[in-house]
Amino acid sequence: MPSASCAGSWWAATPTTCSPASVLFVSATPRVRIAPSPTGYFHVGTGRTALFNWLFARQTGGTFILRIEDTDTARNRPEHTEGIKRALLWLGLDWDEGPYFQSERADLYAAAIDKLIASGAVYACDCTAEQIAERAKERGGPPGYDGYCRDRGLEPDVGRILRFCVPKGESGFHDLIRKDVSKDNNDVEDFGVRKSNGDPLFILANVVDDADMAITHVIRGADHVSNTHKYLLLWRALGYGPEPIFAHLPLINNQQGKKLSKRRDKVAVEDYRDDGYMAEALRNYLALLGWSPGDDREILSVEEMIAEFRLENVKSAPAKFDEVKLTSVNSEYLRALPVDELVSRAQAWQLDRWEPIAPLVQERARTFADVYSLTDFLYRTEPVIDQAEWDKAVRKSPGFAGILDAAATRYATIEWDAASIHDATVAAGTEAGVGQLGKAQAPVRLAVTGRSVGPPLWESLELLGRDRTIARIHAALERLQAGRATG
RNA sequence: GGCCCCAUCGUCUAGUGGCCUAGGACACCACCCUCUCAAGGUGGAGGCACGGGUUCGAAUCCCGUUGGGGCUGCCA
Repeated sequence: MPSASCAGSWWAATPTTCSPASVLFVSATPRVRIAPSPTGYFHVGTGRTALFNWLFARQTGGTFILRIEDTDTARNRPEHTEGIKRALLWLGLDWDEGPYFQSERADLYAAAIDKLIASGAVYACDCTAEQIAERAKERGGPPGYDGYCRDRGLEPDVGRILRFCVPKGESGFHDLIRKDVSKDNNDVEDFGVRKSNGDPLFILANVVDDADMAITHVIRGADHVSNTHKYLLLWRALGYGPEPIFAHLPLINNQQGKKLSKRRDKVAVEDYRDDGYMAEALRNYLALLGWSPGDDREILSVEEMIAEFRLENVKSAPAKFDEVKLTSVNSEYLRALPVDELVSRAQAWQLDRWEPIAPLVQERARTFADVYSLTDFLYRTEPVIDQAEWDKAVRKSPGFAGILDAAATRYATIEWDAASIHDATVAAGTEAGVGQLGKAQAPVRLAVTGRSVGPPLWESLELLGRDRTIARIHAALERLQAGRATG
């Protein structure tokens, strides 16, 4: 690890451990921020971090700031910012300031870097990644930068990365959630603050912005805890006053306990939206990942969350994202919707003519996508019949053909309403020697809707219409004939 | 490998030394209700990772072990 000294000695008069006084510093009006980078999708973990920041701001009368961390010009895509805003708004999280763009604040970072250069807190380095790795290999130690250029006195020109000269000491800090996090500076390598192309690196821009925006509470994912040591080192070197209070949220993992990754997991907020989940439900589910109101409530209104949320009550252990549980929360929200609102909100799933049975569907759907699959028999010209399901039903129902035949005949002459359809089906079952209504309706349901489960049949058939119902029964009868002929 | 962190049913969690023979929710199983499926109701199975301490008393405090995760980029 670095043992040489740097040119400057900025840290000599600077406390190198987190003083208790700074922890006690509390601004009258908290200022928090969500600082996503424009990656092209909005991670659910970022969504939860945004939610917790927002809850905290709304509860304390503080300010919630949106800042786009797009210092990596090579990857930055303006259109990605729109996705971030859309996802945030969809979740009901409105910001009070911003969006600010780091790409538009280059002067600020340049000034901070000049200050660091002047005080000797940083130095230029021209080592390549290969050289750094080679030296690490030679000395047999851990990978990472070794402070090789500390005393080479290289000019801080463009073309050379600028590294922070990490002083001796400790850079532990107090965290609202994780309590005391310790770290010896010997274990912090001389990290870069400015790329060789002149662009600031994330950690520099992050610190400068938090200071400039007077952020009082840094609430972010636990994957940033090790950045916090560097953050504090930079903060002090830059001479910024009272340090912000930190709260590192436990990570959200996948079912295997690994970090949620775009490659193998469903991580984008917009994916859940597109799959028919309600924003309120996802927000509620996310709120309960790592936090709990302290009692048995699982469904909380946003007002309750704002009133009762406490950073101090957030757990420090990571949680696994469970879509099954999310689905359950979603179904509760979906069922609680006024029917007309359900109808209008499910519209995006290309539903049509289903309003009359909406209340019956609502009780069975868990997502908007479910609403579609439960009513698709109405929109399709022919029901989609699963062959395996069909074979199984035919095998298990001896009176299959008889019931369909009798039902078609009776349906042709009755009044076309749910009650009459019920009576006719009972009669058809009796005629075919099947006394139980549950068994009698099964062949009809499969023939007409293509499924063995679904909303109540009588109302469904009434809505489908007499002609289409009978036509489908006839088609099923033919299918049965064909099956006998070949099978 | 190094550093940091974490650890209650399968999962999310309540629990902050006695109220715990550990509570709730999801999922699962059984039964009831019932035109299928849901919804609802009733019941069931299922957990304090392990080992040492401290204490009259430990899921709760301490240490170790094991397991898991994060970081270790001229990404953020």
